[in-house]
Amino acid sequence: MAQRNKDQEPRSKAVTSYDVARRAGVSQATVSRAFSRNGYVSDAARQRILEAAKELRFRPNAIARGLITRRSRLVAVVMADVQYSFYLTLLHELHRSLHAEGYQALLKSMPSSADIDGVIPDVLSYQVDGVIVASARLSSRASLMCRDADIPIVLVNRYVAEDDSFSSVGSDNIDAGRKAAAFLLAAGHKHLAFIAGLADTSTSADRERGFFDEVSRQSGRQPARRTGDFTYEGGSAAARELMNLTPRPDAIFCASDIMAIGAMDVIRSELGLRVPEDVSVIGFNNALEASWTCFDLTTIAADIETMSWRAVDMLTYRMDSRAPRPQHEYIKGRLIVRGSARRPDAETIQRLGAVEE
Amino acid sequence: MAQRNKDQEPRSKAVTSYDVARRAGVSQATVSRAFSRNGYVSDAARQRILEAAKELRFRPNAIARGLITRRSRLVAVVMADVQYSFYLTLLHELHRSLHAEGYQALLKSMPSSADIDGVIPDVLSYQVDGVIVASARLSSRASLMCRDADIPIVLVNRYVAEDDSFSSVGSDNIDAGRKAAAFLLAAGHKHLAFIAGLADTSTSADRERGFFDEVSRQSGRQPARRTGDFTYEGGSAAARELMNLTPRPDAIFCASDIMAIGAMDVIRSELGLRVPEDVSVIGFNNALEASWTCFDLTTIAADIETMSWRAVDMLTYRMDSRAPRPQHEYIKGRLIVRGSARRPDAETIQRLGAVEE
DNA sequence: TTGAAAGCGGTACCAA
DNA sequence: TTGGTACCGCTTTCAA
Repeated sequence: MAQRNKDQEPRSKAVTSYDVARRAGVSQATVSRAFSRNGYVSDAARQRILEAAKELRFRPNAIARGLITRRSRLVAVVMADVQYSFYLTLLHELHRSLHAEGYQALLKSMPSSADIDGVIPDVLSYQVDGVIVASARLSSRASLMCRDADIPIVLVNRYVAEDDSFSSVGSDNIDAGRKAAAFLLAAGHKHLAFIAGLADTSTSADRERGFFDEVSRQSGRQPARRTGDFTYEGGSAAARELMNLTPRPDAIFCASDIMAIGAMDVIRSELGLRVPEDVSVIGFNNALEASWTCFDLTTIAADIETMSWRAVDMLTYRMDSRAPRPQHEYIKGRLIVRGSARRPDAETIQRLGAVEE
Repeated sequence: MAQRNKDQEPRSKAVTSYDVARRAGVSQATVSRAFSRNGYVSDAARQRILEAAKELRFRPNAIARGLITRRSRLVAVVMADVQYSFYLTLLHELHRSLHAEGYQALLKSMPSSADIDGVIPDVLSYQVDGVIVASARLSSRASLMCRDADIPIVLVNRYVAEDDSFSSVGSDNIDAGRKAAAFLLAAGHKHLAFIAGLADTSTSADRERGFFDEVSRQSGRQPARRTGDFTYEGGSAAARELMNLTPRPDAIFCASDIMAIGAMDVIRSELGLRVPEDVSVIGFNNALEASWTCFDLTTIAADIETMSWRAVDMLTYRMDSRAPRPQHEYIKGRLIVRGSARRPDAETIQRLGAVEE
């Protein structure tokens, strides 16, 4: 016999619908009908087929099905390889929602958001039915490739301001910024500051906008501002700079919990100040770490579960009907009151729909 | 025309190898040869084919290829839906290693480790070439199903003591436990304690074994011990109990960073003790959070990158040759010296191969 | 080196 | 309600 390329050695033959058909005494087509929901099958036949299938441990081959239906029921989930727990939660929730709709998640991570072009070829050759982009900017090249292939895209926790052609779902960041401002102002703070994430992300920009709008509306002033790149180190560095200003800020709203934690660590350990007595700190996301005693971080909880199912819902909708108009949804977050920010009166807390923990 | 079931509306026709063949003036078979590495194609033909493919934006359909080759080049990555950043890093690294070998990662997460049976059907019907199980125990039912289907499994960061039939790769937990013990004893601690993870995980059991062995070898005593379930809350509760003992432990080794952090938070905030002056704390994993100023946690770094590529390597090896004998690899971790544990003399630090940060 | 043709394991149309 | 049959897009003999 010809020697085999070990790289190509085929797997042992699997049970197919033909085997089931033979055993159940029906045609292969009938077996197919019994497993795909469409087409009529008599109860008697279905019974025998199911039984035979169970005996043979038959499972329809999703790959073969995908080939003929042109629907792989695979959805790519694209994510830059950030390490923060928030994104793991997002990943799990997206998986849950996809699974509930009968889709599989093909994970694509990449060194940085800039490398999204590199993952698209894989995504295309595996004939995914849709793409969910989380924590990455979409390059125009990448989006063009998907459009060519007629693959819908939904952005989660992110949207592209310049290009309106993708659906997106994220937190209501403007509302969140306003809430943070209202909370801090009601607690009597005078010198507010903001630590932004990456400059060109809508998530950060909108949190900033809501925050600044509300502050200037209520107090007529502008908060101080630094950029923290959504990282712990960035948050630390930004806080270091902000706390050197005169007047020194007495409250900081951070565009993410991780930056807030970085800021707190600098404020307390490096500058020897107290939180919230000297400075109040508010974060965003309600990441796992925010509830740890060491931080006890007041924050605005992103509703990851809702975001995930809305994203999947929008995606399946577009996959099914190819609705041409992109939608945008903004899920309101809830202010979680913990100990890192001075508390305003109970009435304000209630008005903001905040919950104490 | 018959009305269409909107659920089944097919995607617009994609570019196939036939289109490329026509344009390049060759047969479809030749196009196939040009894209799969096997078979001869003249340079001239290859040139024209590649050109035509580029013009038409042709990408081979991996689904169709998988159908005929019986190799989907899909690998399922199975994970319980824990939220700790460590597992996100692991996920990214596994993806990286898989991608480097030309495999796609099919993400399967589940509510808890116990639900692994539920994900196997998906995994089977998508004809994955292999399964990597991270952060989950493998049920015997699940493993049987995979064996029936002849799908190799590799466990990462976990192994099954009772059943030797799976390959696994993890940290060298015994070595890690010994290092932690040696470090703490050399620093002059007398009353050591251990916070275990889940009772039936090898990861925790081995860390415990190494730790206990070394402690009793050097001091003739047994450390105190509590279980923390690998969670922040579990670590907190365990520390609360341990610190009530007489004599009160003056050093705690925790089977994970997250439990160590939970323990530290209780020790400092609740009991008003100082770390490391009153109690030294050592964790395991070198999770992202361990380096934060607030914790500055001395820990043993799991080498996630090496674990990932070894896991993928073992998996591809078994997929290619179906080597029957399962292998087990234990990757040594490195002790990262930070501020949460009293430091022994420089010589000990060097002898343990520890690095200061 | 190339092309024709037979599948891979299903789905879906059509006629019975 | 069922069976026959033509694909889905690719890989892989086999002959030329």
